[in-house]
Amino acid sequence: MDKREQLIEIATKLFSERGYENTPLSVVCEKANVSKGLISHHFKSKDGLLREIFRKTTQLIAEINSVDNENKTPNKQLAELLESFFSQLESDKLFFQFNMNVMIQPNTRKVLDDLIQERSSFILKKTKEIFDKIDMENSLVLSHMFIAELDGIALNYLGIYEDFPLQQVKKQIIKKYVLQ
Amino acid sequence: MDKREQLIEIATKLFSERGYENTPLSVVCEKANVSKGLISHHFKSKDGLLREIFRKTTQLIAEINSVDNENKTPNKQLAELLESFFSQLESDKLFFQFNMNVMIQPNTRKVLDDLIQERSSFILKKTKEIFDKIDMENSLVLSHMFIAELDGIALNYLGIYEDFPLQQVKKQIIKKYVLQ
Amino acid sequence: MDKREQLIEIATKLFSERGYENTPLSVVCEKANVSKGLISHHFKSKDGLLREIFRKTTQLIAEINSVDNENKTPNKQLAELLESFFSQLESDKLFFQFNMNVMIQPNTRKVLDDLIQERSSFILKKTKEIFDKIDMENSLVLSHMFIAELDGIALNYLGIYEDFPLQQVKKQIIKKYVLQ
Amino acid sequence: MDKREQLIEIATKLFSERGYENTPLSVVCEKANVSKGLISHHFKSKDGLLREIFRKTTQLIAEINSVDNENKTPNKQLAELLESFFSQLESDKLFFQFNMNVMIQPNTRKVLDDLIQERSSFILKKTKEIFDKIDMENSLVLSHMFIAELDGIALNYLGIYEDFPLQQVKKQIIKKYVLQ
DNA sequence: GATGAATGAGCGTTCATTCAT
DNA sequence: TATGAATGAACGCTCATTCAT
Repeated sequence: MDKREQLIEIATKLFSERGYENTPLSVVCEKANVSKGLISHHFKSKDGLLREIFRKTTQLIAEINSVDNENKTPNKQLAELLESFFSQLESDKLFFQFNMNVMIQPNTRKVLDDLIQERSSFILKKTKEIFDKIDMENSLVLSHMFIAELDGIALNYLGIYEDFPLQQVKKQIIKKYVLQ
Repeated sequence: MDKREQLIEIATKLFSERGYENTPLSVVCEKANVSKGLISHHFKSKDGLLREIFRKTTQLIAEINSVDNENKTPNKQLAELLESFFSQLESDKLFFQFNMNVMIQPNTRKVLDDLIQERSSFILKKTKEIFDKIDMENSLVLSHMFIAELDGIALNYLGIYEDFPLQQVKKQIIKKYVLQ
Repeated sequence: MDKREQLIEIATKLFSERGYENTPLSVVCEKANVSKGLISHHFKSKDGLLREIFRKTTQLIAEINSVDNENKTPNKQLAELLESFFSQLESDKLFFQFNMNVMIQPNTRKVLDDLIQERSSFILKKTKEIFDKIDMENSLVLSHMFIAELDGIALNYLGIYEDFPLQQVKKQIIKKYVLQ
Repeated sequence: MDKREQLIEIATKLFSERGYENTPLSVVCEKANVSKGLISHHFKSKDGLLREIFRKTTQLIAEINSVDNENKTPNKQLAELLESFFSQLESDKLFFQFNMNVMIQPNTRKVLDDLIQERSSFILKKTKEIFDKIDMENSLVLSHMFIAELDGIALNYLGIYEDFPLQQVKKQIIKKYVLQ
């Protein structure tokens, strides 16, 4: 397997599990069976590796959203989006947490600034496309509120309340946005 | 002035501005005009100082919530709560960010675990007391959703979208929860 | 109880258990229920405390040896001395180890130099008084060998061989020196 | 020259001269013309460096003892052993002292525990092989006493009596064990 | 005699990065 | 591509000691 890909894969896993700042490159290299110099070689620096991982994730998000939504009703689209969000939230807890982390932590935030702008703009745009069909006038604010609500749920579920009632919240959210 | 208090004050400010992990104790001590050893003396360690700050903040939150709410309608209570939330979100951006940070970052999260439990339980309980009056049956889920929504707004406003339409979102939230 | 005495007692115990260099004064003060400043007050410094402890021990050794030996045969004296040595070696392991420690460790050795000279001269003199009666000509060398042999046994028993056959060695030593 | 070897060499010298605990790594690195990080790189920690030094010394002892003793009489073997012991005791005073030190000091003792076991077992085994030929029945106790006696002589010569009559003691010991 | 807040030098360790091979 | 020895700045922490009360 390509050592570069191997490095990204292992690093993503480790950064998710232990946090970016708490994962020395020495550990990444050890687990990936790769020498220290190779990271400099491929990614220039630790921050470069982080940027590559973040970029790849954004690409993945974009690909998922590239499915043809033209012929679907906005309700159908929201339903699918929520379904995918909640299932990922449960299956990829650590990866979710990692992404939230690097966007908040001042250090990484600075490093990723342009990429965060890019990703969040994309998400906002895609969300707004749906809400445009529902309420053209307020679609921007509605989109922001929609995104914020999901982020807040992720935040509370992942980081704060151990007994967060995810299933019931999911039901309520679907009722609110899909079955309204 | 009491050097212990001075230390807490300066540290809170610096941790908020630069993040906990990015603020060496040497800087804190320098700005507080205090020797390095004094932190060990009063707080045992850097983590000890963090815990003290977090604890104090929880106390502050508790004090604010200790006002008598018995005779107010739930709508009135929610209105006041939202007003206070949004005004603080604007005035204490950095402090908000700091609190969100330490709860997500794996390192600090571990250090503060019990204190986070304590604070979030308190917030949930107080919120639920309001929603109990509105919808006894679903009050727990509603409270969780309410808290998550506000957290999500803070997260997006503080960390993600530079042009987050805070005022319009505030208007919508008040409409939803107070003027329904 | 006199706080000064209390301090000496606790410090002796702790230094024996953990070693002088590994025992911070903060721990001594805590266990002795005494403030930090008091050590400076009574003993000037940590080294001063150590010297006081060492001095007291030497005094104790002197007192034990002050019994009247005039009318005893050298064999009787050696028998008593060996009996007392081996029984103390078993009962006061840690205290033995502590004394050996501070005499070897370069740091403490320097601090205690004069006191060590004093004590070891005394021991040599007392031992030589016995051997003078046995072999006047070689008494100095014999005394040195006798002391060295006992020290070596202590060293190996206390610090090196977990299964040092102390009882059998004791038997051999008594056979050699007393029943010859 | 290999920096790793250079580091071990300088560290051994400095630890012997000043004691392990009194020798900061900063000094070792400075004298060895090497950066601080290199110790982490090669030995993981200061304790790791100590272990490496101790291990190397044990190896050296083993090599010295690997000469063929099959055809020698036990008396001849003891003679050689004593000769080598006393000459080393005089020439490598500091190194002897260092080894004794780290075995007694509680801190280093803990760090080296397994290595001390290993070395002392080896020494005991080799000594016992000699005494087996002299007095099969008591060889274990005799070996322990022999080792203890030499250790005690080293201890008193190196650390306690400035005017220890080493030459005369040596003569007596040889008389006792070789010319008996 | 007794306290404990305050000091500050010094230590071992971590870790991203560089560079010769 | 790939290695890993080597660097060096930075950090949190320890702890004997001082001094005002």
